[in-house]
Formats: sequence, structure tokens, C-alpha cells
Amino acid sequence: MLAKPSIKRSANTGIADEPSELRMTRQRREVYRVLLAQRDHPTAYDVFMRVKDGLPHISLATVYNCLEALVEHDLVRQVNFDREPSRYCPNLEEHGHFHDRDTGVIHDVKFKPGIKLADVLDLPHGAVIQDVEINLRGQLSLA
Amino acid sequence: MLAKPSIKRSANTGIADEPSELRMTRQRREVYRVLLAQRDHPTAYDVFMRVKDGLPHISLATVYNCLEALVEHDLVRQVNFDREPSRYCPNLEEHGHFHDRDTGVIHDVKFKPGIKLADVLDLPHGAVIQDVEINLRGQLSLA
DNA sequence: CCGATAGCAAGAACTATTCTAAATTCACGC
DNA sequence: GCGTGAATTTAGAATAGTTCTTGCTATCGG
Repeated sequence: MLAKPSIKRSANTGIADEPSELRMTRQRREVYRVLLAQRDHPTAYDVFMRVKDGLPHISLATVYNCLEALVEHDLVRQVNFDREPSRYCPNLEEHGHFHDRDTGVIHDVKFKPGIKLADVLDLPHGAVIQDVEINLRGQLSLA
Repeated sequence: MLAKPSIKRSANTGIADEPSELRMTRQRREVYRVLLAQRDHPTAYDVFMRVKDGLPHISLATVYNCLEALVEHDLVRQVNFDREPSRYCPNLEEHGHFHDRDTGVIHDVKFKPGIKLADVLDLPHGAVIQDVEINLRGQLSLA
């Protein structure tokens, strides 16, 4: 997602389509805290296990709900490699992901300074990009 | 996948790790033909429906097997948007995909001439890229 | 405090995909 | 042409990550 963070904002104005604010419940706060605390791109299940330390009664479904809410409100990005379980990333800067086949670790990959995606891609005429996903797979040669 | 096409090649030399050639069965040929005939990034199920015209008794599992074999041998690329059903693309040039939210159509997106991914990304030191996936979502403004 | 709305929990349901086991096909040497 | 072993196909069962349903609970505005 391109950054458009929104946490608690002004009260609803009554205008129909206004995106609603995210209510920060105990569960959502804990899920978000867990994501910030250890930025290793955990799966929903990983998050579930970590959140249980603070909220032993939380259910996996709630973790999914919370992650969805956080993603929807652009506090967190969902990262998908092929059809593996989704992973979650609190880094909101535009960046890609490098999956190391040897270790399984996913590294954030930034653009070189000054580079914009639209500068390097031949986009369809009139294309308005709402979402960018760049996923790399490979290995870290030790040489 | 980075291009490394291999269809029928020379007979096996006896060397252990040589990647084996792809045996072109009726089913695989038909699946491949269908992908080349209509390059609209069909799902496995779409392919299944199309292949049935020529091979009415083919099973969905076989279509999955064939697609996997074709992907494995770099004749076809698998395209994943989030966790939606995988789509299949016979375009082997390095390119990305733009998913139009309004129509659902997926467009191929080429790099501007002369641009290499490594030129624009800050890769981890020593990273060897085996596979690149660039997925965009947005709309085609009619203006 | 009251009613309405949003969120939570537990488990069932869903669905794209993979696996299993048995039957078929194929390449190849004879 | 024909047997043989390996690869492939098939149909259906199984899997797994995720989403849905239902009833309960918390929260908010008034």
C-alpha cells in the first residue's frame, strides 16, 4: 500500500463516504505492538502466538480480523510470496521484499534514492497506481 | 521467473544434476497451446475449461500438474495477486503486471528500455536474484 | 443508564491447491 | 510389434490458510 496512514482522526462528519477511523481496541493495539516489536514479517499464526503472551484468550480469527483492520487502515502492509501464508510488515515506506531461499528470512529492499517506479516502468496509458508489490527471491552468496 | 527456457533438448548425458527435459504429452501441449492462444492470464480453472474443448476427459488435477510442469521448465510464469487464484502467463520477457481494479484485467508491464532492476533497488549485499515479481494494482483513468 | 453499533470468540465452512492410489500411456530395447 | 519400467493421468480425498457465522461482550453517543 502507498502510505495513507490513519489512526484516530476527527469524529465522523456525516459525509457518506468518509473512510471511518480505526477504533484501537486492546486486541488491535496488541497485534500492532507485536508487529512493531519484531519486524521479521511474521505470519498471522506467528502473530497469534506472540499476542497470546499479553492476551491469552485471543482467538486466531481475531488476529486475522485485527490484521485486516490494520491493513485496511494502512498501518500495516500484507506481504504475499506466491501462495505461502501472508506475512505482515509495519514498514510503510514504499519498499520491496527479498526472500532468502536459504534462510527463509525476508529482507526489506528500498529503492535507490530518487527513483520512482513510474520512471522505470512502461505503464498502460492513464494508469493510476494504488498499490505496488515487489517481491524478489534469491540467495545471499557468502562470497 | 528469469528466462531459462527448456523444451525438448539433447538426450540425458548421465550427469546427475542435469535438469530433465519436459516430456510433451498431449495434455501438456494442449494446456500450453491454450495459454499461448489467449494471453489473458487465466486461472487454472479457466485453463481447465478451455482445454476441455480439445480434451474433454482431462481432469483439473492434470491441468494443475501440467501448469506446474510448464512453470518448472520456464515455459510459463505463475502470477499471484495477493491470495487470489494463481494466474498463468506465457510471456517470458522480464515484466510486471498491472491489475485494473475496475475491469479485473491484468496487463503486462514492461521496463522502460535499458532499465535493470538492480539499477533501481538497494539489494542486500551479495544478493543473487533468481526470481522477480512486480505486481501493481490501480485503475485506468478514462480522462 | 439505554439502545445501538462495533468488535470478539469459537468453531464451522470455504476454496484453491496438493496428495493418494490405481489405471494408463509412453519410450525404448528386443 | 511387444513387453517392461518409469512417467503421467485421473478421480476423489485431504490439506491449510483464511473467511464466515453466530451469539456474546464492550463501547459510544445521548
